[in-house]
Formats: sequence, C-alpha cells, structure tokens
Amino acid sequence: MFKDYKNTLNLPQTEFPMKANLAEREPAILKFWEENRIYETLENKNKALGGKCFILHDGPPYANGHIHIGHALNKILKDIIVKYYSMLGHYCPFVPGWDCHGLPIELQVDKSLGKEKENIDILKKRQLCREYAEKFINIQREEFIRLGVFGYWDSPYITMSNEYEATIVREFLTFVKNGYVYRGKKPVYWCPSCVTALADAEVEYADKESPSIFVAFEVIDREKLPVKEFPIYIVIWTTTPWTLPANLALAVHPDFDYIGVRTSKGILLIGKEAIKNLKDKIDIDEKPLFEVKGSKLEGIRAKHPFIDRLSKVIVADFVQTGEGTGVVHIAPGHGEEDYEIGLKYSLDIYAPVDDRGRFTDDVFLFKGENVFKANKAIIEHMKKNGSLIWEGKVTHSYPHCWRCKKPIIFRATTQWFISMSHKDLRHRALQEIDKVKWIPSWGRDRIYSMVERRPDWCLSRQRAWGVPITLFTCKKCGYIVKDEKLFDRICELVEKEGSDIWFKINLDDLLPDYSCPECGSKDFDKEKDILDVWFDSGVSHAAVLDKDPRLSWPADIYLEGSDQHRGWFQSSLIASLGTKGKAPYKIVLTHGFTVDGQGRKMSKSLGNVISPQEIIKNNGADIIRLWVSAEDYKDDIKLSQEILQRLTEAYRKIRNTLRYLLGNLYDYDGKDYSGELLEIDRWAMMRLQKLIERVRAAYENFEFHQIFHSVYNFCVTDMSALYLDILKDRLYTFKSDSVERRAAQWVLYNIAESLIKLIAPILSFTAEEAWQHLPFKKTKSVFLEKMPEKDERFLDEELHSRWEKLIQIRDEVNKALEIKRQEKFIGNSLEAKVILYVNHKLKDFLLPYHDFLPTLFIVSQVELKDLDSQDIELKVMVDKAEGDKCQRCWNYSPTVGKLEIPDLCQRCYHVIKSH
RNA sequence: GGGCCUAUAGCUCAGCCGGUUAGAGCGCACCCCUGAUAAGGGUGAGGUGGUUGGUUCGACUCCAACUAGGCCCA
Repeated sequence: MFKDYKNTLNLPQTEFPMKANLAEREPAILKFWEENRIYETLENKNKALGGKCFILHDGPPYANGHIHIGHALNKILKDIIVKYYSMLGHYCPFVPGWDCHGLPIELQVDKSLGKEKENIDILKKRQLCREYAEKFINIQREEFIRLGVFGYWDSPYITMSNEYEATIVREFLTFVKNGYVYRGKKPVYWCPSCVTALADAEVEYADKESPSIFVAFEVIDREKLPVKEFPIYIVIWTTTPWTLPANLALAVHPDFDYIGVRTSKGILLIGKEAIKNLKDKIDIDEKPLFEVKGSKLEGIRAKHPFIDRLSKVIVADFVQTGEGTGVVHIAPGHGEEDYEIGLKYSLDIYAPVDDRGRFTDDVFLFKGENVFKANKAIIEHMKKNGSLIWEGKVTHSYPHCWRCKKPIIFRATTQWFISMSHKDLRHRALQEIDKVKWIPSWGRDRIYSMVERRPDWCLSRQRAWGVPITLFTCKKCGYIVKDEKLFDRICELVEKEGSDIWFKINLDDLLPDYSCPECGSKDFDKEKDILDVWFDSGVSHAAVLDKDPRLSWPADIYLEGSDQHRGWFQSSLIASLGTKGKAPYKIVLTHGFTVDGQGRKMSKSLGNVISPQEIIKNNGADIIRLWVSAEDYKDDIKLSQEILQRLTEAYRKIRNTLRYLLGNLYDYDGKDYSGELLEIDRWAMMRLQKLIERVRAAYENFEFHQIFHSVYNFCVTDMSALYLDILKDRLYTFKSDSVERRAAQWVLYNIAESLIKLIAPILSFTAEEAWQHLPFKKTKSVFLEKMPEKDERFLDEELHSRWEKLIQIRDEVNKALEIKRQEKFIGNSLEAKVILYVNHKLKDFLLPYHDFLPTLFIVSQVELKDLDSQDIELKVMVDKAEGDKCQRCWNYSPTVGKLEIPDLCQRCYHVIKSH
C-alpha cells in the first residue's frame, strides 16, 4: 500500500459550515445585530463622518394582519438601498412607519363587538381600535425585523400618535386657511351597508347581475321633430333602474345620428347605430321615419316615465353606442359623469336616497325601500304604465365595498373636499410630477394622467376611527369658522391629548362668546366626520420628514408598489403641495406585484399564496432576500416553489464558494503578496474588478437583479469552474508558506472580502456570518465596512483578451477529454497528456504558456506540435500521461519512482524534504 | 369599457442605434472525481422569440391588431 500523504497537504479548514441551516442561524445573527446596535452604530458613524444624507421615507403599511410576501418584497427592496448607501458612507436613517386609522380596523373591532357596537361610546370604540392597531404594529415589527431589515424599529412613526395626529390636524387646517377645503354635495361612493362614503381606494369591482332595461320617455316638444306622427318616445338603457327617480336629463352625443323608427312599442327615437342593440328585443321597421343629428335634439323635453317631471335632452361627449340606445339617462346625484354634465347644465344634484340606501319620502312611490330591492318594483311599475320597452339581465363588473364586499351606490351627499382647481393645485401638481425622477420612467405618465383627470379629493368619512375634521360651522348660515387662535388651540390640544379631545370639547370652551362674523349667530355645529386615511399618510412628509430630528425634507426616494401612483404618491404630492408648494420626494421607485409561477395574482381562492413566514421556516429569510434581488421588480414578480428551489440551489453555490474561499485562508499570514501574483491570479483579480464595477453600477441604478446574476455567474463560472478548480493544486500541494501559495491566498482573501461586502445588502445574514469567519477583519460587522471599489491596477485589457483565447482553448481540450472519458480511456483528467496540434500563429501565442498549460487544463502533461494547415488552427489529441501517479499531488510524472521517496514526484519530494 | 405595463429555452435573466447560425447560469440527461464531499469538475440535449399582420433589402429589436397576465380606473 502507498503511504497516505493527505496530512502533508494544506487542505481547506473552516468553521463556516456548508449547510446553512438559516432558519436556526438567522435569529442568532439578528441577536448579534441587535445587541451590538449595528445599525445605529453605522448611521451614527456615517453622520459623524459627515456622510452625504440619503433619505428613504418609508410608506406606512396598514397596521392590520400579518405581513404578506408583498410587504416583504417592499421592505427588502428598501433595505437593500439603505444598506448599500450606508455602506457607501452615506447617512441613511430609515424610520419605519405604520398607518393606523381607518375603516378596516374599525370593522374588525365592530365584528368583535357584535351587537354592542350599536351603543358603544365612541371614545371607547376608538380605544379598542387603537389597541388593535398597536397589536399589529408589534406583530409586523417583529416580522419585518426577522427579514433582516435594518431601521429604527424602536422609534417608528405611527399615524395615531399624538404628535402625528396633531400634524394631521394642523395640515388639514392649513388647507382650510388656504381656501382649498369646501363643503359640497357630490356623488361619492357610498356603502349603504357600512353607512359611509368610501374613498376610491376602498372600492373594488366584482361581477354582479343587474337588470338591463330599456325605458321610454315621451317627447312633449313635438314641433322640434321633423315628423307628424305621435307619440314619439326617447329610449334609454340602464342597469340601475333605481336611479330613474333621480333622472333629470337625457344625454345624446352631438355628432351621432339619431333616427325615429316604427316599432312594436310605438315610434322610438334612438341612435342610428343603436338599432343593432334593440332589434333582437322588439320588432322594428328599420326604415327610419326621420334622421337628425344629436346636436339638434338639445333642449327637447320628455316626460319622466313615472314621475310628474320633465327631462331635458342635453348633449355630452361621453355618450357611446356600444351598448344601449345612444341616449344616456342622467341622474346628477348618482353618477360621476352625470354630476359633471349636471353642473354644466345647472341641474340639481338630486339624490333622493338616504344613507342606508333607502328612497326618501321624495320618491312617493317607493319611499323607504332599499334601492336594490326597489329595482323590481320600479320595473313592474313601468311595465304597467307602458314605459318599459324591454327587460333582461346582465352580468357586469360593478363596484363593491372593499370591506363588507356588498354592492355600493353612487350617491350625492354633503362632504368635505379639497379642490383641485383652487390656486391652480392640479396644474401645479402636474408641474411637480415632471420634476420628479420616476423609476421605471412610465410611472410619470401613469401618475400624470391620473392627476390630470382626478376629481376633487373627498376628505370626509362618516366613521369613528380616524382624525376628526376639526371644524365648526354656523348653524344658521353655514359659515366655516376659520379663527387662527381657535385653530392653534385645537392643534395644541391634539398634540397634548390626542385627537380624542375633539369629541370632548365645544366651541364655547375654546372661543367663549364667539359669534358668526357673517350672521351674528351663536349657534354652531361641531363637525362629526373624520378624515380620509389617505390624508393621514399623505401628510407624513410633514409629520415625519419635517419633525423627526433624524430626517429632513424632502425625501430622496419613495419606494412602493405601483398601486401607489393612485394612493400614497398622489396623496403625498397633493398634501405637500397644499402646504409647501413642492413634491416631498425627488425619486419615486415602484415595483410590481407578486404573482404565482404562471403570472397570476396570489389569492386565497386560487390557493397559490406563499407566505414569508413559510419561506423563513423552510428556507430562511436570506432566500426571500435573494428572491427579491433575483427578480426584476419593475415587472410583476413571480414566486413559485420551483423558483424557490432554484434560488435555494443558487444560494448554496454562493455559500459554498464563500466557504471554499474562507477554508483556504485558515493559515494565511495577512501580508500583501500583490507583487508576487501569477498571471492567472491577475486574471482572477481582473474578473473581481469587473464584478465590483458591474455590481456597483447595478446598485446605483437600482437594477438589483443584475447583481444577483453577476455575482452568481462569477461564483459559478469564474471561480468554481475555473480559478478555484485550477488553484487546488497550488493551494494543497505547494509548500504552505511558499510565495506562490501565499499569492493565491492573497487573491482569495481579496475576493472573499469583496464578495462578502458586495452581497451584504442582499444576503445580509449570510454575509454577516461569513464576515465573522474572515481572518484579519477590522470591523465587528460587515455593515460597518465600505463597499469595495474597483482597483484600476488590475484592469488589463490585453490580459483579458489573452485569457479569452486561453479559455476558449481550454474548452476545446475539455471536449476532447470528455470523449476519452466516455470511452473509459481516462477518468480523472490528470491521467491524461494533451497534445495540441497548433498552427504557427497559435503556437507563437501558446509557447510562453507551455509550462502553465497542464495547470490550466488540469492534466499532467501538455505537448505542443505543429499543425500544417491554413484553415484549422487547433487539433486536440489525448493520450495517457507519462510516468506514474504521484501519491501526494496525483499528477502523473516520469520523475515518480526515480527519487529517494519512490511514490512522489520531484515537486512533492522537495516540498516534503523541506519540512 | 378606458389608462399604464409585461410577454425571449422548464426557471431566473442578457441581448447596444433593426443586420451573420438568439446568449448566460441554473435545472435536466450522461460521464468523471471522492483531498470544497448532503460538495467539486466535464459534455450534451433544450427556443416556430405570446399570436397575426404591416414597415424594411433585412425585425427578437420599429408599428398595428389580437391573446394572456398585472396594476389603476369606469
């Protein structure tokens, strides 16, 4: 038997384990960060050193429920940016926040109260809501921390704190003072079940079956139509019969052609194009009795089908002929477009429906009936009086309440608004949008067109859990009290005691003996509505950026999902514009939504939801972080078990590469061997510089997925398959303190150190763990280090192109070796001798590398022979290596057996002898 | 129904201003190694570039429509 030379080799040794076991290891690393206050130390250091300030302002998640994968995605993206900038030396304070008021929490509390909710004291209820929000802040805080997200978790901002509430009130009153706020009747989304107005964001669309009816309005201005036969009926189509009692007009398109046709239901006036929608429903003699442009119909009056009232024909561009009759029934109190056109024609904003969705006494026939239920009675009534032309059903997308999921209505009520036209607010908002950098760039177009078209901001909610609208109005004349002293006093009180105070005070307490400056009355109403929660988060620029001493206004960046173009980005913009005149952010970055492997949205009903908690348990938070970085967030972000599988494998590869690097540094002396590098070492250093360059550019441009791909390819291709594989011989078999081996260690150290730092913002746990195993480190945590910078000394284009050629030849050699391996001629490549037949040009190129080629190919010998050919430059032959296998380095050599120790080659012999 | 966005191998991503046989890594198959070992190395097979038209000498790359999906709105 041969002697075992294993213990004469310098094999890798490290405590850095191959198996990550992240689920167990990560909590320990979290503890390390927390106990050593790494994040605070980092920011304090950067601030003290005068680092540039970079403010990422956290959009507050809603304090309701556990975090889902979308929350994880969002916070991790933020964290990557915060960590990268911090490691650049920037002062980058991240103050997380929570949105605490609003309907969802109130409804949860209502649910738990059961019947008691009817009688409970409002302050008691608000207290329960507060406790509910607090509970989920604590839950979510722990969940975010578990993801490895750095920030001031001990001192976040919460929208229900006294200071924050005071800012909400102050900002709102500033809007009032500046004249933006008005009270008006306007159709708003109204949930009859929750008895409240809803914000746009609180409405969801779902399929609903509705009646589909055609209704006739008898024309009374007969002389205005070019025909003698009567009666003539104008026909409308609607899917909401209950809005008919509020009908005040009939809209036609000015440019469409309208015709009178004889039908089984009498002579009808409809759009020419609309015949197709009616002819399968009633008998029509398609030969028109007359034809007239829509614009000519304006002003004609027709009888309401069942109420003693006249409806005027008006013209509107929004009329279409796809469905219906080309004539649109207008109820200004029950529709957005109806409202707009109603204003134009000075129609009453009429909505005879109460806040529980029942007809008021105004609608004599159906008073007290729920509007959805009344549909049937209305249809029956019209059937009887002959005004119903046709009746059917239609399934269409209809707005529903986001909480109770029931269909909602559009209903004009008295609400508080911020005017978009006052002081040119809309126009200024659009101008500000163009000053912001939107990533991706189409975000600009998206928010621009939204702001361009958005209606006035409806601020009021008829609920309990929120910041009250702190206004008094004169009972007699409606005057809104805008007394400066009063406003200041209210703000002071809220700051001190929270907004609950509003429910305990009266105008008399604040302004004794006050009388209305308009009418002298001393009778005032205290407003009962609360503010839209979007106003709460919208003023975070004032409540947080302005007020938190760690932060400053404006923020460098806001980073949220693309749904926030309508939500927070917009509310923040308007809120900031109204009081400061400028946008609160310089950059707005948006990411897509998490979808499943097939690109469909994640939903409970589809059963394709993957929770962060699940991934943490099975794979570890670093796998979530890797996922966030691997995917291009500008698009929708896919997540599936297969993707997690792939990522886990990728993770292992990166981890093992680090392990190998660390393992070969166990006896490194820490000295500088940069002057002793072999050419392949310089090549490796060059690859590292290119990696640093690419990765840093990717961080700068927020192109995180390029980081993952670059790092991964570097580990797999440059390191594992090439450099590290080739290096084994030198690292293991050379004398441990030989200059060649030390040079390799110097390179490995550089690579390990840089790599760990480069991945730290992404694979934070693993980077920290690896850092702790790196010898000669100067800082306690990798995050206290600076991002590596590329070292120009190692950028060598000539070397680069030489090595492209060498690697290409190596590929050819590998192919030849593989054939021989499949033939069982060789097994390990060291059993082979490679003969390269090369033309003159290639020979000139390879000759200087003659001694290096066996190392490059990981074979025992290489011979260069001439190839006499014009078109082929290289032919590879594989033969058995000469000599015997050295039992120490496993290379084959003719020197084996020729020496004093017969099973060693010459090289190993000298190594052993020198010990 | 409208606005914005996306669509390249099983997976994640590259492809500059339109110009040769569309690339990478993973996964998969087969092989080697057993001194990175629940590791490591090698080779190979995978793509009608969502579909259909159009512009062009030429399109994955430009335009239009459609389909599928996403966000926002009606």
